[in-house]
Amino acid sequence: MDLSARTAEQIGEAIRRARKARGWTQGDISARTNLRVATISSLENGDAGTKLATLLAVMAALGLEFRLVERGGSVEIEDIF
Amino acid sequence: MDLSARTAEQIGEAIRRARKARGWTQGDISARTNLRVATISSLENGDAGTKLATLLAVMAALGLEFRLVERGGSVEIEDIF
DNA sequence: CTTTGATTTACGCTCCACCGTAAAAGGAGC
DNA sequence: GCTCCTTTTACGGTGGAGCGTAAATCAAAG
Repeated sequence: MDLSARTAEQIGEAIRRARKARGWTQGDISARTNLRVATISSLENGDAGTKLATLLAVMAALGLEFRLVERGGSVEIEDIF
Repeated sequence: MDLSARTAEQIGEAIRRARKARGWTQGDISARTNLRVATISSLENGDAGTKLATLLAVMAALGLEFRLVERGGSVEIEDIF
């Protein structure tokens, strides 16, 4: 499961995968974040106008966090130790 | 340089570090993204209302991309190969 | 085909990001 | 102190996110 992303579409897809991997519906995320199901839908479908607060709330509900890495860079040995 | 982030403040700080690591000013980012310097400032200062499009544009200018990882998870061996 | 749950889309509303522009505050060096 | 560059803040304006609510579309199961 590759979770790298540099576009809103890729972020949305990663969110959707993580959600389904937990067996959750958009309604489950909605209940945990107080965001509307329609907002979750919009985010998962790659709306770049989504606010950072919205994305962060959904990620928190999913137990995810960001890692900002150099483009195209694979995992560096320095990142491990 | 730790670039993990789960809050808007941490993302802003990571952006600022990446920018300074390249010896760039907010004006340089502004010129590369057509975003106002004030918008870059707001992002770096952790405004969670920032749009995803704005963050993605700045990250693209800096040659950065996201990696969505499990919270608190260190780099897994599966992520390398 | 029909039902049931999930996702998407729509309408009116409020709020605020981002805009252009500009001024004010910081910071480093002389 | 002063200058120069960078960053932050301010003001009026526009576009659109997210809200409540609701309906429409999809999808899988019976």
